[in-house]
Amino acid sequence: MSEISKTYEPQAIEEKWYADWLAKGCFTADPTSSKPAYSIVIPPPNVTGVLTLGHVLNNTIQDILARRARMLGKEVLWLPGTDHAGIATQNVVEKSLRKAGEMKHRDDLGREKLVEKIWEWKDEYGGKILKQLRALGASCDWSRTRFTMDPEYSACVQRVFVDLYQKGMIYRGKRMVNWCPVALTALSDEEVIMKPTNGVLYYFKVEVIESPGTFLTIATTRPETIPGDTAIAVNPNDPRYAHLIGKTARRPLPLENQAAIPIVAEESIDIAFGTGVLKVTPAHDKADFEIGQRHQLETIEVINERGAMSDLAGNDLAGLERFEARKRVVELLREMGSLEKEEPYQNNVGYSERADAVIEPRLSEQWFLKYPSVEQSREVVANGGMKFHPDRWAKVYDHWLGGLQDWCISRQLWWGHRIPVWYHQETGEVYCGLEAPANEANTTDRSYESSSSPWLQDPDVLDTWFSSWLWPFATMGWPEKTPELAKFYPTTDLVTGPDIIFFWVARMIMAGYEWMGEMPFQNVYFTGIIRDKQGRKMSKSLGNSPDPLDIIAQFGADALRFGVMRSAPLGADVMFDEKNVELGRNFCTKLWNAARFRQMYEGDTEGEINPALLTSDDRWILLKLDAAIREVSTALDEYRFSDAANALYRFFWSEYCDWYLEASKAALGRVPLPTEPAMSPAEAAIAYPLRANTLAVIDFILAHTLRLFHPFLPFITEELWESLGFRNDLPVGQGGDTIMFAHWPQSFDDDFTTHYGLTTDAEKAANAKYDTVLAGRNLRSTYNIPSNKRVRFVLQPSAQLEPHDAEVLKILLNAEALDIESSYAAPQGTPTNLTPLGHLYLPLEGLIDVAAERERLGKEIAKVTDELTKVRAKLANPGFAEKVPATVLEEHRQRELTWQEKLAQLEKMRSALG
RNA sequence: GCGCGAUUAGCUCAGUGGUAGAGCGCUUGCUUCACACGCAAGAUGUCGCAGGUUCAAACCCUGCAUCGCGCACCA
Repeated sequence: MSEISKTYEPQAIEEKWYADWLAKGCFTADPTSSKPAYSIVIPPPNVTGVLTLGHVLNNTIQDILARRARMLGKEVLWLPGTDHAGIATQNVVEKSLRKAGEMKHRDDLGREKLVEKIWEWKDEYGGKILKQLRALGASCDWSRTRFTMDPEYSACVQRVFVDLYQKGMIYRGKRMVNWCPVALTALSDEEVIMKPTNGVLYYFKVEVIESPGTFLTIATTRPETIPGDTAIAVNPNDPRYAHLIGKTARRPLPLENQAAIPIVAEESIDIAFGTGVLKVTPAHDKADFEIGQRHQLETIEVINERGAMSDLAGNDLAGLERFEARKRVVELLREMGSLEKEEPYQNNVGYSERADAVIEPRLSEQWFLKYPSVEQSREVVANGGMKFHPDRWAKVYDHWLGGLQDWCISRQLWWGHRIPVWYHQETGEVYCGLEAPANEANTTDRSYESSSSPWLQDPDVLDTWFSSWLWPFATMGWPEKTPELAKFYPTTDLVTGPDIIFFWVARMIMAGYEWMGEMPFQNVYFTGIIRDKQGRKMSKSLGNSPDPLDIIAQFGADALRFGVMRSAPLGADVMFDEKNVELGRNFCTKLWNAARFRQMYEGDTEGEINPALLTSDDRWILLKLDAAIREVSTALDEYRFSDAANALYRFFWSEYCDWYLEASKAALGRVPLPTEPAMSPAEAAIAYPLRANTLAVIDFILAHTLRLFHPFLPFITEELWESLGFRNDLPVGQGGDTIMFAHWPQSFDDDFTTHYGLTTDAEKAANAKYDTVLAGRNLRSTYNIPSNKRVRFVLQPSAQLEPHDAEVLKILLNAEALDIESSYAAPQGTPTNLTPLGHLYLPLEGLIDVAAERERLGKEIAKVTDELTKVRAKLANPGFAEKVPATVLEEHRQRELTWQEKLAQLEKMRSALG
């Protein structure tokens, strides 16, 4: 035991204990342990990332799960790491290099040099976020930190690629892909964000060559692609145009090659949209590309990779940026008299996730993957073999898996896993393998084109997610059969945001089945999004995302954790308000002071609880503790973290501090002031016979409460655990003297309940007492008795009252005296309240305010009358008595009686006022 | 267009058929020997709207409205 300082100062405590836990190896997982396994892999943050409130939410949840699992006797692995995050990282480093004047464009450095620079950057600044997580208290096994470009991890990625290639699931082809003209790379469908965008629908006409004078009007949002049109499509069921199918029309722009383009039939054309006539640009639209395939249309690429018009667009447009070209085309159409009208139009336009540039559908040579193990992956979630929390995400997942398109996995970037494919410069042979072809010069991950070899490696890298999807097992030493995989795979829980359900979660499930033959995790918990208190998303540009480290510095990590968890219901968005953190801080202070209160009586007891000396207050709080243990355990089992936090908050603050500790002062007696002579333990035992037993109850409650709180508040609970001397009181795990391995509290068994007489009668007795206190306090405030003024109360008891209970009432009422007088004759007009223990009077000398008392009683009577009317109306309802269950009927009848009695009493009291 | 979620006190949210709740905020009183980051008392609601089921609806059903989020090749 050590003395608890007067004020709670989180910073020093937090640093001290985190270092202590690390020194003792508390976070290190032992794959050879005989304990049951609990494992969780962190969703690897971008290596460039810094801690945000989103991470705080996500990682606090993981830490709570991990810490509770340790207390439940599990061998816990929480595996941390970072993701190389291809585009994001390359962008960040390129930007900093440009800022530093080291290059203007990446071509200035060249591939090898730039990648080297990125590695340098990574080694120096990367993974900052992992250090920040320590400030939060995250109990990750740092000895197993992984990075998705570790050599072993990279080898896994290569292996998987080769495997899929050999299985025929990976192919290369020239397809329509989502092209980002800023990042200059292809993207997967998931990396495209559709945003409603205000545009214009342009109507222009073309003449049918075979029927001069007949015009077709076409509506389009993208007139700049007209030079790339190779057909016009109409619905064959459209009577307006069916007769024109097979004829030809001429593009309305001056082009060198102004060939006539055919009018083709397409069932997919919406007759009702626009004019029902579609211009077909197979090179620059996904749907048009498919139409082009069906009709063997030519593809003319009129927009280049940077989003500018190519030479094929004709002299008027070549070289213009695409949106400039759009304006120019509209001008040209207008000049030619082809433009019929323009109308404002809102449509969905795809933007690239990273660069926020308008995506250009573009034909290009890319690598594609047919997703593996799809059916199994779909099945396991559909039949509940893997659980999603909240489960509504299961539908979203299922829907996505039902409509899969092949995954474009190649990226035209330099930072990432190089595609393990080589092309022979002379023979055109394609080689895919783990090792470079025999006569290729030494190739390692960090060296690139070899000028002397006839083999050239594919220049592209793989989509970041093509490495992330292996995270649950590639981090544990796959493909070796490691002890880690044997012990900790499949992992127990995954905690992540629903925004990456397709990017990451679904793909990990597939990879798990494909290479491990098993699901990668048993449960997935989807967090919500952190928003500001106005409900807006946190964003840099809005400046509404506070730095969690600032918050920790101000309030402490425990306060932040508790504040966030208390307001994060299962899967719902979290409105972040610093008020919540303040509440967390206030709660920590409360906990701190409750422990200090215990220490005032230091040295008074080391004993067991003696059932013979228990008061109704003791029994009441033990019952409340039992209820809290059940509630918290169940809530955590069901991933209802905010419910668990709220239950604990309510128990400790309202039930333990506000009621029990206050009541316990009757049993504890007062501690001599520093100026008074100190009492010896023997003297104290005689003066306050219940003190030792009450302290034993307090210790019991605190020892349980600290453990229940530990997953939420790891630092303060560890500090108080030590200060209060609980460290050796309970069995500890192999982690040494720490609350981290103290066993998780169990709800009481029947023997315990019987031994200590924890009955509902005991609870009722305490409740009757507390209701009496409420009635007395109500009288005090009605008559404006300041709370520091000690007054005399008189109780006309309706039953025998224990002297100790009378003492408790006196203390809780801050009364000078509580006289128990069965035959008390109250002077007329004495304020009184009906309580479960009898009539409670507040005798006031010369202060009787009859009007005030009459008003109070009048209000009370109105309320009771209202309730009585309601319950009578129900009972009078025909059919109520017949149809309602017996217990409900009885309850209503009882209620009617109670209200009736109460009303009679109140009316008597009012008439007694005179 | 389809799907999902939300709608309860000024704010954030609990409450899945039987007497409407919490925290914050607000009002009032209080530095009473754990805590003013505190204690005590108090006020505050046509439970989004309209129907239906039921003895009984915040809760179940139907429709509508508003907000949010996904998905979708409407040019």
